[in-house]
Amino acid sequence: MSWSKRGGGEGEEAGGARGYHHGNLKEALLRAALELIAQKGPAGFTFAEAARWAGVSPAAPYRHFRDRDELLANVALRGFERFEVVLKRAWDDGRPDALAALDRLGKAYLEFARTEPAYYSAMFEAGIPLATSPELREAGDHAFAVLRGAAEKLCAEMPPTKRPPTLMVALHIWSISHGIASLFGRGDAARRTLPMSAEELLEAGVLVYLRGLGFATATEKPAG
Amino acid sequence: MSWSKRGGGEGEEAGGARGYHHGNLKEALLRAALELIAQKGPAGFTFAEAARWAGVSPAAPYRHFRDRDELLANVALRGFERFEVVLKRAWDDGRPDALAALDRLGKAYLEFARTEPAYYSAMFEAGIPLATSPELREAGDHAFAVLRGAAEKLCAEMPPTKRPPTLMVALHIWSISHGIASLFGRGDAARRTLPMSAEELLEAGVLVYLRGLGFATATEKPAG
DNA sequence: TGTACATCAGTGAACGCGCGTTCACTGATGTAC
DNA sequence: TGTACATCAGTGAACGCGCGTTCACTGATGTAC
Repeated sequence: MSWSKRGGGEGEEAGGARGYHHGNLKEALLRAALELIAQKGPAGFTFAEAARWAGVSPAAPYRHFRDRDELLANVALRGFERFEVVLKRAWDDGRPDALAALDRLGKAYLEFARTEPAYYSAMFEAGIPLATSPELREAGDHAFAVLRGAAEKLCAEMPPTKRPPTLMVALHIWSISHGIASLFGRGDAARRTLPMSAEELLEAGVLVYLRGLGFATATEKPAG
Repeated sequence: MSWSKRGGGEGEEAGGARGYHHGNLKEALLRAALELIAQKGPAGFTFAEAARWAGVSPAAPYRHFRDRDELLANVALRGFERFEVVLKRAWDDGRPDALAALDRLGKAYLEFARTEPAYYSAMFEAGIPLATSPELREAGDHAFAVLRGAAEKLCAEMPPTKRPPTLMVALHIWSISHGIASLFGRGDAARRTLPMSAEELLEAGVLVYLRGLGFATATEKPAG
């Protein structure tokens, strides 16, 4: 109907500038991969099917990715970037106070794992070595840096004499968040059930941990 | 050379009684699967290759497993059983005291994840729903029961008025152990590096956590 | 003790399928003059 | 403004491959009599 093929829109909500023939195939492939991973896990996703999903011949993806692994690594990379944004927004530089912000941070962590299981498994479970590319490692480091910043602010509020190592605190918080997310907080069938929400479990765990550090938390509030 | 094919031994260290033609093919397939998962992850393991690895025609496995998933679920099942044994042995009913035993328990957890990455990923990362079979769920529950027993003993040693919910404590310990194991404690290339050992990180985290619960731990000892 | 039969673990050939990958190509876009 | 050319994203046909699965079969083991 339209005279020009460049007539924008046409049902496709492109994530940026339109390209040549297809119009941003790279973007479309990344989204296809994400969709397929979400449906069948990182294992059940093939280069060919991503191409089909993007409405393109099976040879086309080779213009953009060397192979399946490179595509997967790109998904993970993008996942880390989004993860960082989400965590940063939740942490919000520790406003209004470190404790409240940390609570939001934990909730954001779990929410990301739940609402973006495809990203999450590409990032942490697909077995992609961080050493795959410098960008990937950097993106992972940047996401972790948010947790590290939070740990820093928490530690700074403690009396200097009993200040624990920042890095260790960050690693502990990361570990328990990741543990809860991957055991109980996923969207798929492999999720284990829980007598409470993953959020409550994480919040309680972090509060106990902080008290153990000597961090002056408010008096214990009843669960719920 | 040997007259009888039943002449035992012959290089194969069978895990039990010899069978008919092959001699315990089911066992051999499970071991083949384990080996293949260890080499290439749960994704890169095929029914056909397991058969080849066991030195048997590609149709033979169907006598023992309905399909690939059933074999994988059996690997996970066996993994949980071994995990339970390992954890139980480490916990040793909390001897000589709960704290020392808990420390051993954590180390055993990490050691299992590191030395048996194939089992560990079949159990936790292969996406096998626990609902796959009642046996699988039961085996998983039994392994968790060891952690739960440990939490119980810890809680019992605390003054009744400030005794935390046992289940919650067990879940926290499980979560941080699993988080550390899957982020830093695996044998494969996806492992993230750490400025300390995974064992030290876990031990420190659990100590802080217990102190936060009000558990009377010894005075803080310097790291290392 | 021996014979006939039942059982069933494993064979091997065969099949359709989808994947990864290659290749010469086409045709739309961008650019030099 | 227009023409000729370079670029390169995507085509579509083709390939070899290994997988999952089936099938009628074989042959060793176990058992009834």
